[in-house]
Amino acid sequence: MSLTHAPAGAVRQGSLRELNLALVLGRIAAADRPPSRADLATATGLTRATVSAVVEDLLGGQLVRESDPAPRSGAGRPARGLVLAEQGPAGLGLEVNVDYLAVCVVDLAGQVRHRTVHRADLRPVAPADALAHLVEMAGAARDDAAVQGLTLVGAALAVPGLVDDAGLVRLAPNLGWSDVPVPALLAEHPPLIEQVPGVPALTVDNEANLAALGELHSQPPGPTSFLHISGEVGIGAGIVLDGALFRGVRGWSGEIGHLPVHPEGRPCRCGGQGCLEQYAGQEAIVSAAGLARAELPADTATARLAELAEAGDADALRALHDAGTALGVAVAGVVNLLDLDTVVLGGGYAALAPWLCPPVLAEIDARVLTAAWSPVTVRPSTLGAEAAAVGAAGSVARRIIAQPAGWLARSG
Amino acid sequence: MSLTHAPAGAVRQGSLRELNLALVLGRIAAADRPPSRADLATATGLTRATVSAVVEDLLGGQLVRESDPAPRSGAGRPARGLVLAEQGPAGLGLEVNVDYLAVCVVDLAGQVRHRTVHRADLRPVAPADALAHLVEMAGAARDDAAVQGLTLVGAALAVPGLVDDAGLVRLAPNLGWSDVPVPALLAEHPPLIEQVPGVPALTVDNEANLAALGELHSQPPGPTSFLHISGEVGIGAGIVLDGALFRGVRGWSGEIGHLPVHPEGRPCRCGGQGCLEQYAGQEAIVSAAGLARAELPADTATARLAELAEAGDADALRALHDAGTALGVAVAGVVNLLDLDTVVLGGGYAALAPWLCPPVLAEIDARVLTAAWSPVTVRPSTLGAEAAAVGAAGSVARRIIAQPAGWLARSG
DNA sequence: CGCTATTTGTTCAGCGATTGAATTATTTGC
DNA sequence: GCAAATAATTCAATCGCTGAACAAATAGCG
Repeated sequence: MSLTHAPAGAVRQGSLRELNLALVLGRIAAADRPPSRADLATATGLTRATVSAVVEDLLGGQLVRESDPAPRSGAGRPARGLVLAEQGPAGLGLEVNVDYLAVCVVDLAGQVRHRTVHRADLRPVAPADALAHLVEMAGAARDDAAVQGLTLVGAALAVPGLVDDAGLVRLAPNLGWSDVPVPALLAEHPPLIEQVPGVPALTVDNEANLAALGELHSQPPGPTSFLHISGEVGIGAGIVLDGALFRGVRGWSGEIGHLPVHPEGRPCRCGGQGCLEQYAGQEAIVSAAGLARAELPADTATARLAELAEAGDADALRALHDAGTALGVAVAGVVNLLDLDTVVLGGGYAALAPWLCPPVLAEIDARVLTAAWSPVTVRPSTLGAEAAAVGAAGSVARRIIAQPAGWLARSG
Repeated sequence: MSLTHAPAGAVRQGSLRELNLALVLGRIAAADRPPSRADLATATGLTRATVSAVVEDLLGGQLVRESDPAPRSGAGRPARGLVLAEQGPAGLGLEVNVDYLAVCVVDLAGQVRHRTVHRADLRPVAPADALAHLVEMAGAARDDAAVQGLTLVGAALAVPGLVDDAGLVRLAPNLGWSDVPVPALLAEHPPLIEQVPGVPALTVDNEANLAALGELHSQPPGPTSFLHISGEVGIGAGIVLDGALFRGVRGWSGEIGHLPVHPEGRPCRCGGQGCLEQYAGQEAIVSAAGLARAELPADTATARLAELAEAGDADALRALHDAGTALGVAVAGVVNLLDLDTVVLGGGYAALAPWLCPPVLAEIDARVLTAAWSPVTVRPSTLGAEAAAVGAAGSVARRIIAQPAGWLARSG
């Protein structure tokens, strides 16, 4: 479940090449314009000879393609630019959520090359049936990917709940799942992906974590440390530190929804009192705004709320302000604790950001000790709906970039 | 200010040896009994030939010493054990606090080989004078270390305040410091340490961070991820994740004292309201217990409080229970957010742990969603007073272990 | 049009570090 | 006293990076 790429173990002769493959490929991926071999040599500190050898491996492995270079003025032999290949390995992203199933394919460059969403209320559906439907969608995605010259090398599944290291979904309260052995259930279906050393065939993770990863890898590149908050029925946070998702000791980090904001306040289903979720969760906002929550799909309620706020409805505005203040109290605590300078509002919050950001910022300014020296940015997510599925697929693609040796070592 | 040791840049031929030196030395440091070369080979995955070569380098560089091996039953040539050298490089730890100056020397094995404490009220003393006194103490420490065969290779200074990347103390409220350029002030004195590539001559850091590092490297080895809370006049936290201190984007993480626990409660000097510090800071506890806080030295007040609680004083017990509850609310939030399974109470809290732990645990159990699946441990720090100074010196010693190549590349 | 300066990319001998097998060293058990 | 077992070292082979020389391709200039 972790995406580490530091050489923890023995460093053998071949590790050297593995590390430099990753180094060069990472540079190509991070560059905003196609770099030449010479650019890469100066950027990485390797010699041009080494870079040439490494690039040859990458070209042979369909990870990189030559392109028109960045135009340059002056004399000299023209460079050949290098970009990530549009054909080659790709990641499969899966998402089970309360009111939809989503599948997508993301290539090395982070482009979404395929996307399918099936809207339905998943709460009454048995986990095995939901996953079976997802596999069916994934099969079509695999075929579409193959037509585009893409090979699926791994899958990641986003779930709105707590997942352990083995991929067991311990608890997904809003989905009604509990102790669902996802890997075992998916193993019943024929495999869709090509096994690649170093890339797990399937990882299962919290949707908030994967949405945060999607934000991290979105274009254009943003900060490498931030807090991503997914405001749905529950409130989850993905913590990205130095370009890596922080998962906690058991992978259950990010339960920001149960940060106490009014310790003697409303009781929460978690057993505590005054949790953030009770004041800034979707249900809390909707009911505070006086909206009947008969309408099931969460995005409908959110859209309605945004409409009302746009129209200047006093109840809606007050509800959003109160929720933003509660959110701000929690976020201020997190920022004090972790010293982050960027907070991204995702999920249902993205559409409500215009009304949530001001009170959140006000609380941060009032409560964060270091805000005086350097400001904290609060902004909506750039990814749209199904951000977790895109992030899931992207996490697989990023793993290839972080560890290209495994892909290169496969059959071809 | 960071202690990263992943090969971020180019991996050249020599990096290979550097990495394996660190790998082998790290294993020797982590082992609980002196490992043989053969043990190291199986543990690291390197061949015995390589391990022998690496160990020869380490022996030649005074980083490692041969010793009696762990006893083994059965036939075969007896192994020769390897332990960290008692003579060789060592770290210098410095601490300026409200009511004392401390200096210590820690060797590679984490042993405190020298320790001096000077008790005095530092608040009326000018920063330059305080540092001058510290340098004087450090000079004596250096001489004592030299007699013991130790060479100081770096220094770390612990300060109760916010420090930026350049070592500028932005704000140390309880000390009355503000924008103190520590490196510049120390540069006026003759250098005490031997420059070693890769080891900064001086780092300045928050005392809570360094105390947490001290806890991390204390013997016997504890968990590699935990929250260390230093309860002094202010409340600081050091966050250790996977054996590394998390410093935040600007190095100002850990301001747990300003987590809101009663958002509409008492105003705090930070400008916010209801911060933890107002309910669980040393002054808050002492005054809630009805103790006149005329007595200056913080440890005296803490000791008196512990005495009273021991004797069953109702006011003291109530004050401690209330403080523990407030602390528990904040800690529960942190645990929910970061999914940590260990919380260490340090600084002034260590002595009060018997009364603080129960209410803290109660709040955690009530508020942490995942506590049902795996319990959270709350315990006092194993380090005594001046933990930050010991942690500071230890952080230098650990850096040698993480990057032995620099030391080996020096003159000798 | 041809020459030079300039930059890119490749080729190749040299070298450092790891490997794996063979060898030496040292003890226990029979 | 000898065989078995384990530890550690030696040494040729190999892998991958380096540095320098070389080939390729273009702009500028007379």
